[in-house]
Amino acid sequence: MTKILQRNLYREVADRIGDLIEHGELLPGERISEKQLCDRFGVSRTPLREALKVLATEGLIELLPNRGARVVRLTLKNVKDTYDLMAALEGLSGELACQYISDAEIAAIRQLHDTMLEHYRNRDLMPYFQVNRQIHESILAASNNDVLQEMYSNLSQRIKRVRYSKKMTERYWSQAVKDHENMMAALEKRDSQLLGQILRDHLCNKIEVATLAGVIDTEDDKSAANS
Amino acid sequence: MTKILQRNLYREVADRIGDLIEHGELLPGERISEKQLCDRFGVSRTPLREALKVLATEGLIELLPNRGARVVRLTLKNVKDTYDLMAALEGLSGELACQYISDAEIAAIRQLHDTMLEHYRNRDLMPYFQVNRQIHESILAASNNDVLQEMYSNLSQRIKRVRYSKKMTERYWSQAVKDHENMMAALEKRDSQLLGQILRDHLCNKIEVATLAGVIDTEDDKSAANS
DNA sequence: AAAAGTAATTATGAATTCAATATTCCTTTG
DNA sequence: CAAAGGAATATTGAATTCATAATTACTTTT
Repeated sequence: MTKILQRNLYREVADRIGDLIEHGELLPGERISEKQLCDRFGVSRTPLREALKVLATEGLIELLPNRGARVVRLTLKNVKDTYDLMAALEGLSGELACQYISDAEIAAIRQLHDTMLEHYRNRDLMPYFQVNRQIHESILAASNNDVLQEMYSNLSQRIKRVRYSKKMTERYWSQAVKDHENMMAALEKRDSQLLGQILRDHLCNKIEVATLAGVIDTEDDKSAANS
Repeated sequence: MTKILQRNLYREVADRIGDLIEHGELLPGERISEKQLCDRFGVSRTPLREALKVLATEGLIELLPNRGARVVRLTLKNVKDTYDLMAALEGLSGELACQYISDAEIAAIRQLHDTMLEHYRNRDLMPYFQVNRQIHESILAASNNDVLQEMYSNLSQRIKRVRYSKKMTERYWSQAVKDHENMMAALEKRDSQLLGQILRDHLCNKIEVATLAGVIDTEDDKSAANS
């Protein structure tokens, strides 16, 4: 069943602006000029403004009445809140996955898991992260809960721009791998409660937040961000 | 019906359309006529179409390219998925609340709790539900996590139109009250793990889903819904 | 020179207009 | 009479235009 992907102009524009934010071409707190983006994308203001409203709903930008739009300025608390939420969603995905996942899907995740261990042994950080991500996505997909997946995806979008390849300390890395060993065991036993618990406690996200402390604003103030 | 002549027109219109959906004036699967709503609200198509796009992002309606918008048709699975998610979010709210809640806030919730028990003893269903809701909202507010609250609010919006005063069986009702006794105890001990667990397992939502089975479509098909 | 007030400019909010796609209704044909 | 085809109509998608609020630049005053 291939999903119908609707390609409206406004959705296209919204995605493009999302990319600009993710890649840092539009900076946090930066005022977004409608005219400038219209020229850049070659569209009129109508679909562009629709895109801005959608992006505001998705939490990537904020609209100030009569004063335009600006990229949301992520605070440390904001990112921490988001990660707490994502951890809870991952926990739920684990619980549900245990109920619905097929033997074949478990086998596929076991494959990924073993591959990840190989990358860990070789200390190949990037491939490790990539496979790690695939594992979590596979569990999420197996949860059989569309609403959950939609919400997780939205949260993921919001913080994409501050996710980066952090330098794992050996200690945290080995702990993360141990977590994954336990996850794999719980999944193969289909122990939903246990898998849920492990995923909620999985410290991967917590490390990221700690590392981010140096990267983004620590203040929570909403005061004007001048361009 | 008062016409709209206000600021943030698109947001106002979106809320009004949300109300129409909630109160059943716009039915699931029903085609939404732009012109009709424009006349009704006394606005042009521009803010109305912006509102439609926002509502689609919020999951209340769906847009079919070149074929207009329609109210999302909630399936039993869809509602169940949403409730599963909300239960997980409530669990997280409980965990976090234990960390951040003040003694005064706990006392206030204790007050609500006792009031609720009184309503239970008198079998006053409506007041019981109302106070029950306040308790859950208070815990959510105490979680100190804005992203969580925003997301919970969105999910709540989506299923508002199928929430109704269901007839509780005595058995389920007494169990729900017992759950609340345990919640209150866990909160007063600030036992975050326990409170989280109780809230996740709290069967209030599960009853609702069971009851809803007779009200909404059981089929999951996406086939055309004619007006 | 600094501050305040005001005109000029620019940007945003919303309505209207133009273009493309879908739907309806009527005619035609087997 | 049913089905197919096509013109007429209605609806949606997007650009443009008009109105209003905000910003800037400039003048005036102290």
